[in-house]
Amino acid sequence: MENKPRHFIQRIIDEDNVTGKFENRVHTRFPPEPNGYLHIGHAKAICLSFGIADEFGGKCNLRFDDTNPIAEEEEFVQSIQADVEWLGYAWDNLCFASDYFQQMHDYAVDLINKGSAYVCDLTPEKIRKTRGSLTQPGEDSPFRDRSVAENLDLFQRMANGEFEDGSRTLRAKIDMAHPNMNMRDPVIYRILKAYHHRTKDDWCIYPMYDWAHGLEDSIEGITHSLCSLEFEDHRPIYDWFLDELDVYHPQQIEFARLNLSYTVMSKRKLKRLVEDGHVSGWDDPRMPTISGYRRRGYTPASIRKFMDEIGVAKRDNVMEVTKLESTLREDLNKRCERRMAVLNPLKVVITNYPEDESETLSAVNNPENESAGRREVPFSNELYIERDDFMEDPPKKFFRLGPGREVRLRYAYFITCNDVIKDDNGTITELHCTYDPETKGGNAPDGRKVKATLHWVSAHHAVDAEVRLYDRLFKVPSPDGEENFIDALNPESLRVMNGCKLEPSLINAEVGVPVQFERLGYFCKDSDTNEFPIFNRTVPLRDAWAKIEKQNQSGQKK
RNA sequence: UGGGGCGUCGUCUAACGGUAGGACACCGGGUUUUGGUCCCGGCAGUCGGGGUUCGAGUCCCUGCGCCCCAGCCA
Repeated sequence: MENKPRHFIQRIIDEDNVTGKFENRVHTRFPPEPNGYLHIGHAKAICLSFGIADEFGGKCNLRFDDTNPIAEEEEFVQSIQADVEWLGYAWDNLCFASDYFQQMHDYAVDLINKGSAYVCDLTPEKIRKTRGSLTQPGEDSPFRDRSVAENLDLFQRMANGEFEDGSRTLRAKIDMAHPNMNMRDPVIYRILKAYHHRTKDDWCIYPMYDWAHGLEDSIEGITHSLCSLEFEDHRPIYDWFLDELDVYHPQQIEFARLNLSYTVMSKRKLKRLVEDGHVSGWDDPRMPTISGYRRRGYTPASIRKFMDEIGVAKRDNVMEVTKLESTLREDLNKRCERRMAVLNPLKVVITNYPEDESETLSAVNNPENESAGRREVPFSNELYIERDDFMEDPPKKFFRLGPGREVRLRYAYFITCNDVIKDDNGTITELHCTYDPETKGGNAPDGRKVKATLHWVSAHHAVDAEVRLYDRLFKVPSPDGEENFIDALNPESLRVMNGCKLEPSLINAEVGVPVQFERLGYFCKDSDTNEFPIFNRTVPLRDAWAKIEKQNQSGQKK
């Protein structure tokens, strides 16, 4: 077991533990705003902050950064907790920024008393205009030099609800010519006569992120405050407020967020997909949300493994979804029991098997795990096989069933195709085959070999089901780069298969627990129901034949 | 033409002045009662130019490229 190289954040903490910067404490936090569901990008942040705490024997808080009542809802508070727990993490303290509103208000009064904050009567438009530009300094607000007494009075009246939304703000007095735009007298309180999901109507002023976040970290005694790269520009103001107030001062550290190919990750865009009905909801199995992956059949372990393998650094990155899928398959292969299911059935009649008889055959549940045991699968004279497993005029590399060919039915018998039955349109309706009783279980006593093994289901015993096949939600690698990402939606991201035939043991499948349908992929029962059970395809198996077909097709085009 | 960050195989990520390594992807081959898994092999990279050094992805200079910032969002 070679030791994994330590990423830059681990090294910073190692160093802090040498110098005793935080008395060798490690206390992180995951601070989502409850304005949407968590996605796989959040999972990276969760795995990082909770993972660091675990590794260093420290703590990690789950803190709702609920400072903007207009965007936030209780539903999201609930879903976020469920998702963090599902990922396998237990927070040390469950916190809400709104619990600190009074304390933050009192700190703001301190700042005013120090002469470091003022009430500004400028309109939003006027503030924007006087902020300057990237290359031009801003201008001081005409209200910048109000007396402490006047500021105190005005701020109190803001809090009392005496002024209209947007009519005044409390601003930090820093430097309107600062090269960092965030330092040009940032707004720290705005008037919002809005109902808050936790503090109800207690407040009509709400703190801004830059003011609130560092205070939240400070109040909770956070040591290392991990956030994404876009907050790098905010670190000077994070530090400025804490220094100005002379309070406990955590260290903010920024890392590059996760991006995935063929995926959008912004909450705004995910919200749009939900609200405009492009998907069935936040937990649509095609969504990159934690709840979507959960419903799709992803395991928490595979997501955690993925996060562990992709690393933590500061450069912008786009992970290929194939890497996520690869990590998923690795986990599912070891974990999942095997079953047989036919998605696109073609009837096979075994002409030399007694019509009124059946038998059961013993099948292995998981070749990767002997302790998973075996099960019995019924066999009879009428079966279903996958339509794709038969070709009337097979090309060279196709070694499945064809006229006159012999193949193995998994765990059952060798069968040979004698007749192809078609309807008036020329569509194949069924195959007439004979079986070799000597090959029971799948081996020929005479040692003869077959080139293919097919999965199958007994027609008399099959369970009918609906199966939903998912493909990537977007048809281009970088939907974010499109003029309109909606246009990049993959019209074939969902394919519903009806009349699928399952082996009977699948009746007992548990919702959300993935199982391998042999030769097809990993599937799990959905919480949705109609008259038939519904299964989601989590991820297909690697498909060498599909690759050959693709190569043949592109070869023919040349 | 302000400020802050970042440039290593196609994609992620190692190297901490001393043989540029791993994973995914891709391409070959072997095993196989899943065209799965597993095993073996291959392909492929330090943004450019100078400098320091016995030795530079790493240090210095310089150029280039990419990302973020002008919400009373977070």
